[in-house]
Amino acid sequence: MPASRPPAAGASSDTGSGVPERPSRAVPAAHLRVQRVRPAYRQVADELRAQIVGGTLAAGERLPNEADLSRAFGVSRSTVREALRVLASQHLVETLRGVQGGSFVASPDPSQVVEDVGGALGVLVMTPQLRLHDLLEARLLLEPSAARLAAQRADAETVEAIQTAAGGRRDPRDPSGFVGHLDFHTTVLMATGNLMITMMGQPANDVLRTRLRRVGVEAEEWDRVDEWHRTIAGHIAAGEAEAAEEAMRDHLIALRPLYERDGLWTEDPLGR
Amino acid sequence: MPASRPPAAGASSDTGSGVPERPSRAVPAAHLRVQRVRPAYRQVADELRAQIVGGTLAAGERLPNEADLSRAFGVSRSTVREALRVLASQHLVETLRGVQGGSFVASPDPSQVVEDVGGALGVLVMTPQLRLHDLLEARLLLEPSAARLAAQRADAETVEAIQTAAGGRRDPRDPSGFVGHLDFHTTVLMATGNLMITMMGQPANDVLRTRLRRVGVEAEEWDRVDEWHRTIAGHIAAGEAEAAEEAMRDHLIALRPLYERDGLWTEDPLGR
DNA sequence: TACAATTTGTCCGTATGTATC
DNA sequence: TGATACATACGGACAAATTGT
Repeated sequence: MPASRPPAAGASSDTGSGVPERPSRAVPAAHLRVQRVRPAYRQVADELRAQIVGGTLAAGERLPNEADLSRAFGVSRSTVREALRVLASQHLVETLRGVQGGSFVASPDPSQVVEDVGGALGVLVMTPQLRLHDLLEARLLLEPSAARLAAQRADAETVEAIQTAAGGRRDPRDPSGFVGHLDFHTTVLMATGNLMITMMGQPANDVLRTRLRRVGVEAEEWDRVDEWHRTIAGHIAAGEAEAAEEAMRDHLIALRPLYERDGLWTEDPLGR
Repeated sequence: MPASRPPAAGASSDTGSGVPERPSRAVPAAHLRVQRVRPAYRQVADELRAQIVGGTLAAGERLPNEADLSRAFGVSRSTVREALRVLASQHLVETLRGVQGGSFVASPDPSQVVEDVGGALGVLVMTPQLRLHDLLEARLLLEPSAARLAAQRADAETVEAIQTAAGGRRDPRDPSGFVGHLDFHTTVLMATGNLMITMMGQPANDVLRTRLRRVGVEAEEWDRVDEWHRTIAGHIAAGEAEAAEEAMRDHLIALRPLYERDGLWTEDPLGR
């Protein structure tokens, strides 16, 4: 909280995080520099965030309006607004206009987490830090196990959803064919009944999906993919856990050449 | 024109505490309502984001200053600032003050992703949507495989890091003992050499770590934990992939009762 | 050590848009 | 059809932070 504004208090120290040697080079090194003081909008945002995650402000609860907040924190309304923008983009609050509007503590939404992670991955995967190969390998770790769990747990309704996602063969020129294809993997993830597994596996799928769009896939290849999907769905429906796991693993391995065309990866995948 | 700042509207009684707590006027379905128009700051943010992820603006590049941006977009500077706050909280830009300051396209940082996901999970895990059990089960899917990969790939340096993380027995009353304990799992994840796997596994570990702090663990129990860690580390060092995987799985299963004390979970875990 | 330059940070006052009643 | 209560947006002014001279 910016208890007193005017005294600059230039000796804010803090730092603390080590940074042993100071190069004293004149080169600013752009993004390596650190902010020495925390702007008021960040302090306000942090304070509000603490109240939200700490439970002082319950989900769905309405925050005071911006004018009241600005008085309560002793900052201007513009500053409060910038803080609210920070929290809103982290999906901690939602703000609506009009009477009865205002800022509300948002109920946490897993799909937004997935979306955010997917966006972040999309940026990361364009850097050498995260290789496409890493995404595929991670998928190879997660999804066969997910298929196993799905086979063990899926109820009738879920099984039907899986078979629908696997069976509906569509025209490959129809964009919905794409969506339908990867929806199968999503459906399997969800069939585990474990939200955490879904959230871990979905972002990689999303990134790969947008990737596949740029590759160009023949109708005949889609047929083979769909065949795999039907096989896996059959095992899940029959409750054959071990077979479902194996089929999913084989499927993902067989799928590799499709992504390899992307050219953006050279690494040798795991030889399991 | 006040040459000096007037004392912040002293007329408000409203002591901070953040929550004047409106009488909660039967707000209908709060977060179900939709925003019909997209505010200008969101449009500006979206436009800038598209340029960043689309590569028009390269990482490390400096954006025009706020005044120029406001002219370019035909909006006020306050609006530009709110847009920048959105992007900054998504770690797409960084803003620094002073001459040579400005807003820069941030280089994507995996640890930020992990941090964000961990934060989101922390909120989710307090709701019935995400059960603690789900986190543990997801870990059970990922980490044994990670141990296998680590055993297959870890070089001498990595092996040493793992053994350090496993070996250093510390006083349980020392907070660093906690950190050191879960750092072992982190180290194993990183030893896969697969950033995606690390990013998937780490957030759950972070959440569980903060969880464990509230449980209270006896020294004797820590001893057993460390014993497991040393066993796993030994297998990884010896390149015994299968054994490492099995040991990690057994370890995680054995660890379950520790978390069960938290009381916050009743679900029956998978019986694999 | 002091000062200038540049850029973000913060403020205020006012006007407009939007949804509800 | 208003009246109301919010968020949204603007413009201009000044403060503060950082770097260079």
